[in-house]
Amino acid sequence: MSDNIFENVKHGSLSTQIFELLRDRILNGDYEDGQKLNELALAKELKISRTPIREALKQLELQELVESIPNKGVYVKGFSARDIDDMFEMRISLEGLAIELAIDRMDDEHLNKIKDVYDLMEFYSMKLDYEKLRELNIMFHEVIYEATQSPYFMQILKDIHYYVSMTSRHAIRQKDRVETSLSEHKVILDKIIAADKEGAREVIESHIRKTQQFVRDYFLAHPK
Amino acid sequence: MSDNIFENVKHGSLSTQIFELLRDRILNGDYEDGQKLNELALAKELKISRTPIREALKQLELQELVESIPNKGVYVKGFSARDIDDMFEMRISLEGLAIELAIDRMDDEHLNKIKDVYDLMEFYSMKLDYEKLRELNIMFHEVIYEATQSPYFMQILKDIHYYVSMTSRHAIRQKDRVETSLSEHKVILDKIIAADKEGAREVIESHIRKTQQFVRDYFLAHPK
DNA sequence: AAAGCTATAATTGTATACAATAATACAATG
DNA sequence: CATTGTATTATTGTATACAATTATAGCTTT
Repeated sequence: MSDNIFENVKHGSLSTQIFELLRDRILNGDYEDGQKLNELALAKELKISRTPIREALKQLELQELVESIPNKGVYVKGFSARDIDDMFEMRISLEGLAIELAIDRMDDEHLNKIKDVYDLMEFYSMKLDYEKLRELNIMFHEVIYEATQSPYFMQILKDIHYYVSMTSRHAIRQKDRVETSLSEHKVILDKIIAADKEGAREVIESHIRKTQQFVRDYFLAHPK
Repeated sequence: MSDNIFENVKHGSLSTQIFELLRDRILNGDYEDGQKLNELALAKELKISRTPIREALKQLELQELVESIPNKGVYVKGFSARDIDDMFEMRISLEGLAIELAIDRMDDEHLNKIKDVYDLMEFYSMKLDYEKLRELNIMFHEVIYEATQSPYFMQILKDIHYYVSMTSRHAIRQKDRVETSLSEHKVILDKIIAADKEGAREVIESHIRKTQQFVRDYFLAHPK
């Protein structure tokens, strides 16, 4: 079976791969806040030329992950706990809207996909496989984004969700959160299946708020 | 006086200029939907090399303005009226949140800036200078975005606002809309000055909804 | 004449070379 | 000793060269 749900490995061009690599490094906190990213050093480290590096850096700049000072260089922009909290607020606003649009516009393919993802969530929740669950959580919400069929909406929500997912990954690794999160996704799925827009908005907003609170508590207990 | 409010001409690197040029061309409808953007052709037209072109195209790809097919080329992605309408919905969701954050976090500099912008709006409304008003409208809302002091929030709202502003610019060019728009901005400004968060959210959402309706009507009357 | 193969051209992807700007080190001057 | 100016080096910005992939045209075959 080659169309495994996790098999998302179609590497694009080099610059795209580099973009994703550097993005994940930044979100992971591998670089210091304000650290300069030297093009030649990166090129040598990754054993490629500067061209794809530069293209990737240009993209990171647009995502606000680095700051570029002309003729000087690009510098990584760090995250504050408030930045992450703000992103949760954006998600609450946007996903409530997204799920209503999604219910209006989704087709059977989307519906089957989100059901499959949920089934896997049940499985990996039992196994407490946090990394798989993080990936599945991203997939679950991305199906909703894609069902809106609005390219900008999709892209923006994907980015925001990916950011918060990566930056708060350690906050979520608790058994009881896994269980409540699973049941929350079940409720969301049921509302989608019932095509209950108002209900879906309510439960997805509440779900994100709970996650937000969890992350808040974590950052309060683990100040940097 | 060199710090003119419109004097925003600090051209960045070539690739940044090219990015902005191509973005505006696409938003303006200068290219056909699906048209291929040939790197060499663009380089020759703009009398530069392919390198800055490619860097700009990579950025456009991230903004969903073009689609890149590996080893084949990049193709412009057109807009539908629904896409634009969806962007208005996103603005309504996000700006309501943004203005509340902005009121909490804004300083005197932001406040003075938005007052100055409003004063100019009054002036150019009398003169019915649509292009200046479009620029001032962008500035007015961008002050709010900047006052949130949340980098992602700022960037996302700037992009969305710029998109809708550019793609619906012809829909707004009517004398009575200029007058009502001005008074709506006055109300928003007053709520900001009064630090009335709930009130501000209400009036800014209503303001965007009115603009949205105006654009809807226009696209209904002028189907492509 | 239609379908398929092959050679050629065109285009994208990557690497390197050159140009312009900024950072550094060090000497000269007060 | 501090400061300023200058030469050198390092780094970014842009252009060009080369490699890999895709599109095109013409020929062959049936």
